[in-house]
Amino acid sequence: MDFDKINVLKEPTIIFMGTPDFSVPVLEGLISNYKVRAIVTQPDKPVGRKGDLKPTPVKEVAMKHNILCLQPNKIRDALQEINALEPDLIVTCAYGQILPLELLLIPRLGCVNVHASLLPKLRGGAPIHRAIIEGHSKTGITVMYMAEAMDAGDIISMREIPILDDDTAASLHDKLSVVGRDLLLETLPSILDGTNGRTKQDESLATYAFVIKREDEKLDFTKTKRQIVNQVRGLNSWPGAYCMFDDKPLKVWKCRRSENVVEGALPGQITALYEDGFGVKVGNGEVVFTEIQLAGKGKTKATDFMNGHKDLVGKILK
RNA sequence: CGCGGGAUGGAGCAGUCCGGUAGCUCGUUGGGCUCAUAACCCAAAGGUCGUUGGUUCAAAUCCAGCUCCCGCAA
Repeated sequence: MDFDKINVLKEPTIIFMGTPDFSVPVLEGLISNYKVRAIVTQPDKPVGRKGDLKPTPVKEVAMKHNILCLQPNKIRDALQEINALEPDLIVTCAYGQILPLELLLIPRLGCVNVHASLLPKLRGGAPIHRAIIEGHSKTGITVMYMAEAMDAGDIISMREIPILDDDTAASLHDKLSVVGRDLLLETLPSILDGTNGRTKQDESLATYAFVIKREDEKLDFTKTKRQIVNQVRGLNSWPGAYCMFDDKPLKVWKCRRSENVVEGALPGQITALYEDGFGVKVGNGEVVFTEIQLAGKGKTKATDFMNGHKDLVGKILK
């Protein structure tokens, strides 16, 4: 009874740290249930060809709710300010910088992170993309305490969701950010009253999901049908898998596996035209590109592309 | 002023270098063929060639400015 009283009288001081769209549902869930004292996000960065400064999605939420918003270039620059706010708890979700130990030690109840994988699998910055690219059949959300090493802290709670055949990085992203919100809100009461569980990660099972680099986006047509399809959907809708068509980058937004047996074609060679797109020879057969984008142009259905480009069959994509 | 591509009937493209009133594949509409068809045949509709100005007898095409879209890079 006494504890209930204390909880009512003393609202916890919570600071949220996050940056991209993925963090937004988590943050909004937090705001609608707790008082968020301050938000920390990455500085506004030049976006697009014009280099306009654009606030991060998390900052836009902060402004909408009139919540104090800090944007240090380096998180160490904000340590004093954060310390002065005397937070009881820091919640992070895709903030984008490694938090130093000095920061982790500030809040009384510690720092908890919402991470989009089933830890210790897929630690790092691109767990959603990598889960699909690597062909996993399930993934999920882990709420955990933060440690100095990346995504290596003790696990508080975890929720699993299946990866469906038609999931893309975008669809999985949207699902997981909602799961992240829900799991955080369900877990938070126990964290605040100290009754939560706490399980160490098994380091021997750890894998890493490093941030996507340009080379990860390039299609290698010697790979298998399944690998190609997973790479394409794992990079949709950002940043997209690509190959070269007449020395121009050609992004592949959607493709499917084909059951056709292709004899004699080179990897990357366009094999045939179909109702929904064109076939491309890959390591163990053929995939059909159904939605593509040529550099300088917009996304188009492969069938439209076929209407405007003659003599596709026999061309080689690299 | 980071580099580059693009804007042509509803869609995707050609034509632009070498100015002379617009073409291809598809879609749409009507008709035909067929047991039948998203297949085939015939026909039709539909475009101020992004915008403004300039050069010219004549501009989609040459020149200058502007708007919008996109690929890289950050």
